[in-house]
Amino acid sequence: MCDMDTKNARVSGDTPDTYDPDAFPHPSVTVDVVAFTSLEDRLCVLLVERGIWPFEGMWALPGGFVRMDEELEAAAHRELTEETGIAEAHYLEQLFTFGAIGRDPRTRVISVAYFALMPGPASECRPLPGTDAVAARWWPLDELPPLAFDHQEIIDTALARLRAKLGYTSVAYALLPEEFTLTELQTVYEVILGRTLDKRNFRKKMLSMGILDATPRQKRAGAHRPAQLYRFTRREPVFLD
Amino acid sequence: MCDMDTKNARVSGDTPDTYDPDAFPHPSVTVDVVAFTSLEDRLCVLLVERGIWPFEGMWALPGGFVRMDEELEAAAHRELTEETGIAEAHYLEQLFTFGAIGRDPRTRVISVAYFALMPGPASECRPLPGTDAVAARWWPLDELPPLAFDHQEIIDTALARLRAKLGYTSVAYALLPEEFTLTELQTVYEVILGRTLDKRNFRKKMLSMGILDATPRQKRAGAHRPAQLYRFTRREPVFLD
DNA sequence: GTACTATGTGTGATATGGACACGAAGAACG
DNA sequence: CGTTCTTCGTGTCCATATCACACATAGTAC
Repeated sequence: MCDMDTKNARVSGDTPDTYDPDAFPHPSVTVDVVAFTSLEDRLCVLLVERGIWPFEGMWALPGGFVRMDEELEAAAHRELTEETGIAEAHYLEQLFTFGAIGRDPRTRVISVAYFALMPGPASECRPLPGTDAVAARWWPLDELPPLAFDHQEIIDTALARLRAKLGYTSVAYALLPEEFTLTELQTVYEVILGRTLDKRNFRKKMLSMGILDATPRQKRAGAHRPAQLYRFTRREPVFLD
Repeated sequence: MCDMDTKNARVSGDTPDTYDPDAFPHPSVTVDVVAFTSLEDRLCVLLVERGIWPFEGMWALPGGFVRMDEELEAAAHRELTEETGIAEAHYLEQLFTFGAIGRDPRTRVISVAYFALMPGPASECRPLPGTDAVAARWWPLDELPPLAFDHQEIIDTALARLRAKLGYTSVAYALLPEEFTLTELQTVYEVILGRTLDKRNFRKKMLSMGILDATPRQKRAGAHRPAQLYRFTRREPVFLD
């Protein structure tokens, strides 16, 4: 069976015989968004400071209620925009659903977590505090403040997923501006994986995958030898190999 | 912020200023379970036949309401047992959350899908119809009936995940009895991947991973040359490489 | 023109993955 | 007891991918 009971409840115990969405208590559904970007060669997460109970004064992921008439992904986009003023998430993917019983002190809340990626310099730390968020900013991943709810666990899960996807997809495009140098691309990989990579091997591998196009121009200034600019052939995730 | 609004709703529009879980309509939350097993060298899914509207008479995944005081995973286990009489899911993992607006004709339903694995011969097709399911049985994956709701999509997603995980984890243990031959193990892989594998390469690779232990005994009867029995060193998923 | 710094390039050693064929062990049968 | 049948169990070679590793080049700054 599925989804909901109607005439005959087969879910034992506390469910009714007739379907009536308000006849018994429901868990509530929210979305939370883990937005990553790379700023100054550090992987950063977007957090908002809570202005209200519970966890008032603590930092948390942007997120909130899913409306009755709204797709999950649309809710994630909306909360991101409303709470942080950030419009363009270049990549958004469902991460995991967190529903542990005690995770919210108010009531049973089941949260569908998403993770988002955006280009570093482009999506500068320019948060617009929302109605119940007193602040919003990007935090380097290695110096996060204590977080509300189970949001540290959600971020850990998101980071693991990002690291994994970096290996078998081209999601890195979403963390870079349209044109970039191979060194910049490599830095994104190093920042996310947390280790250095060999330049020659990295370039060889990237170029052999055939997902990058060289642009005619060269890199602007730099005070040193100019670098070739590249762009991703497709600005959407591609599975590699 | 996160999860729910309290004093000051920052979710615009249709949400209230004060937190009251029943003051406005909620999406409902269910779990659906995609249970796989291997029967007679075919990959099978456990389905139940619906006895009630909507989709009366159609087959669907086992599933139902998440209770207020119940963990998501517990709900998945419970629905599986209640609707199909199957007690032992050797492996259960969250798959994805399906929440498209029109997926359930009754109301907005957000379903957290799980996928489960169990050993073939052990978990024989022995369903116990539940209260609103008129039947339950294992269906070979390549001859599924038309399915209720978006359950075909859920099964497709589950199959993709299973195929992927077979490649980088040891989940196959959950589809086999405690002791098995390498040929049986290979057959599980072939059935799931939908293609044949080379015997020598398969054995070489499996044995080199160090996750299998040979048992002292040999295979029972068989009317041919007896095969060595193996067991997984750990009956839990292990990441390979 | 000299110093500085980031760019850009190739080879060899090693590990991995895939193709491929045949002798051995036991049961069934005459 | 020997012949037949069927499944078990094994090793080599080749192609490809991975990793470690060093130096000349093109600009800017002074």
